[in-house]
Amino acid sequence: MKSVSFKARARYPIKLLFKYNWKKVKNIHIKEDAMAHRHAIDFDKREKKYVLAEFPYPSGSGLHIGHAFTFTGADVYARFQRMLGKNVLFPIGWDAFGLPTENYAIKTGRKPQDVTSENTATFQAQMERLGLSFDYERIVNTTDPSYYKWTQWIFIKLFEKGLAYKQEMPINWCPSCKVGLANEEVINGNCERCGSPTTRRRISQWVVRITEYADRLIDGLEQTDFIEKVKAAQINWIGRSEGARVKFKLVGLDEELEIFTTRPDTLWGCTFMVLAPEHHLVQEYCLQNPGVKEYVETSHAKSDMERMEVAYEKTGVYSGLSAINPATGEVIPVWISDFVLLTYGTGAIMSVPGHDQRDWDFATRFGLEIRPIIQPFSGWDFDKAAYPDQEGIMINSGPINGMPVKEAIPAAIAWLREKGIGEATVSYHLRDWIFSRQHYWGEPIPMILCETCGWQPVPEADLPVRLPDVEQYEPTDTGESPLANITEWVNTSCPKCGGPARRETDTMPNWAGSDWYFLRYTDPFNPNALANKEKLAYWMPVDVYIGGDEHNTLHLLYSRFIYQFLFDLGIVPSHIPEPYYRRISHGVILGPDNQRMSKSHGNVIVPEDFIHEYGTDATRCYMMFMGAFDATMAWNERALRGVKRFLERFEKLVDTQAGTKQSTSQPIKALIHKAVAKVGSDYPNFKFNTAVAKLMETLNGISDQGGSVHPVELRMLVQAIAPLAPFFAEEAWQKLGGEGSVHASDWPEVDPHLIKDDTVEISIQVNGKLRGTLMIDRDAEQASVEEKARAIESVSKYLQNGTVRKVIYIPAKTISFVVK
RNA sequence: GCCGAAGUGGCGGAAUAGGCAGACGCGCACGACUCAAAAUCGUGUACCCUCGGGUAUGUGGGUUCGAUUCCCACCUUCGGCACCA
Repeated sequence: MKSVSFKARARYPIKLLFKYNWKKVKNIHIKEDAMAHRHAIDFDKREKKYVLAEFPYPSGSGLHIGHAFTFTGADVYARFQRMLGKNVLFPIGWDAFGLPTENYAIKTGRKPQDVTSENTATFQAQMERLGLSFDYERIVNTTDPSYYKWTQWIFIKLFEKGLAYKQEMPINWCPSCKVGLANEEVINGNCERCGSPTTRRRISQWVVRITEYADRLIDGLEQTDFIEKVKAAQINWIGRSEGARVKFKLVGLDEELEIFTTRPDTLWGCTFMVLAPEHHLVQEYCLQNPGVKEYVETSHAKSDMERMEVAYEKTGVYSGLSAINPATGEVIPVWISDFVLLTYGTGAIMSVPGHDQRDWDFATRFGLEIRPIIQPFSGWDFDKAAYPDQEGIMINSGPINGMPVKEAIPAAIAWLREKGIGEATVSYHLRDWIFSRQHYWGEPIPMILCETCGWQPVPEADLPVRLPDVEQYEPTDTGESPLANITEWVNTSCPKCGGPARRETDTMPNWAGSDWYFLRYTDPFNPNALANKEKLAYWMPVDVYIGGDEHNTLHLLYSRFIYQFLFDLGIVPSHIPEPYYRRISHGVILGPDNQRMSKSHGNVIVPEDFIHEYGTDATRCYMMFMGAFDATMAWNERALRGVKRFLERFEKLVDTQAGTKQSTSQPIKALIHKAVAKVGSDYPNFKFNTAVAKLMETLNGISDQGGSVHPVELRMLVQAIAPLAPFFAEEAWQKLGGEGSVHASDWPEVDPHLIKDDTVEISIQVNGKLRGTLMIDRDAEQASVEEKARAIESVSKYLQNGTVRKVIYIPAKTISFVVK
């Protein structure tokens, strides 16, 4: 029987029967898909592949389009890896502690636990409708006591190793959320959560000594395959800078003032010093001066935002103290200004206004001496600005006079060490990590304060310290967590002496639960350890970690730190120094108006709506087709319809060809093999948009070639699209007589002869301009190609304009004539 | 200011070990089917033009037979950091 092309058949009314019915597809095949090869198997002999997407915060509004996009990309990757025969761990869980749920509980009087379980159920149902092939049997939930037991356990280990300490320190305070914030949770002086301006407040806080690991966190990046911008962001955030500490004697006091500088070479140009208002010397010696007292009080009341607003308008006051410049022996004044930060270096600086713009601004404002000690190679007007560059020759600088700056820096350090007044040191922008939150909906910090024994960790046998039920979820005005009001929970006995003691009532920050969740996935129900070490050795490291750029500094740094800490404890395998091998950034989907989606813009796209209208497969394929996986893209429903049309044409082809006995023609075979090859190299590189395009192109090509394909070849194309369109592919696979589930099938093998064309079209250039094309044998010799090219009229007429000086032949690509 | 990424048709975007720019999709135009419309299918679609060509990948230079791709300078946009001594 003669095969009729589906292109021709499409003209008949019967086409309506082929209309792609995703609901039918879903109902029939969602179960098969769910069963197919999904579960990760511990210690399986196949090669393991750990594919991780950042777990979501299960909000009340359900899965948003960003989730759908990111998880779909991860899912395509994971499904493809399974078809390659890998043992894939593709887990999901819930990062469920956090303020939105607590705020909702406050507003509605409902228990956060109940709200969370409703939200996670919604999330999971939506994920299944999106065809996401997570291993739902390994779900972890940070609010589950059997999970946060280990979050607390990690904290106790930090305490035992001296990496967690309690300290009263000025912190960023959000008056609206009534919560202390880490530096990284303050965005341009505003609270990251609610956007209101923050102020500063002194509260006794648990602090984790992440700075101890600063160098490890930089060096460890070498063992990873993170994209460059992620590495750069982390290194930038840690902000390592090498310099020196120098001690200055204070006139008339038995005290020394220590400063940090990256430019010890400029010591001879230091004409004054500046202390942070919170510096201890200010507290001890300067407050009796009313002007100083007033300045310190006003700057202390300033929020970070206010301090930044006056960035170029420096303020300050003379402290009344004088110091001796150890290099020149001169007496120099000590000032106080809030442009000097207590939390960086030593909270005090030596000012070299000739060579530091901030010092220059300050000196100019208050009439202090500006003394150049570097001669720039070209002229410089020190009345206009400081000269901060490290190019020039030292002048007026005693022993290092005449040296180029680059040599003067180490020479100055050597001089300081010799004199016993300073030494080389390193400083970091990274601060220790404030770990206390005055909230209910977080992990209780498992510590007990005994009047006689001090802070004691809760014994491991008593973990987890469960969150008790409370009536009121509001934080207190004193800044304490609502837990402080539950006396029967707070009052306890000391684990060491048995005497009366009180529990810590603060809870942990959001990051605590997400620091180690990827370890728990390897062994989610282990009651005896955070995870079995052999299982960790089998599954770790995470091969690909897919997440948002907003987590490149904080989450990624915190979780790498915790992992390195666990590494030092021997909890994780000794041959795996870093938790994540590869880090991939996912893109952002903008609204149809090209603006960021937000309720106020009224441009929010809800994935469920599109799944209902166009189906899971079309929605998935469209999201992957929109653009590069890490790009910023605008939603366009019309384009989604175009993708749906493609799936409908694909189904039409499957239906017309399902019973075909006629073998596939060579050209169509070649098209299909080329498609499989292209798609198979795009998937592992997260180039899903070109994979979809190739599949579309292939379908168009088959149509142009008459549209007759034997199921053997058509099944290959169905396999190629299976990771993108799982439900559609499953049904098509059944129709075409495929065995089992398409998702459990092996990725099709490509015939290398079919993807390599024997004849190729090459371009002919004359003096760099395109003058024609030519079909040649792939392996043709230059001489024959040249001869054929010269015979073409549109080429030869340009060759006659002069003599051919040179002929360049790039095999199978181009032949280029140079005529003069 | 510093770090990072990116500038290509009306639109989303392809193509970089240098080799026919604009794959694929949207939109648009025309055609087929229809009483008509929708849907579907087909054809065309960077710009200019004297129909022989000419000009085009943010701008200006450079290297090369040949540059979206490499080098230099600059402009713009987006993301991150920012009084860090």
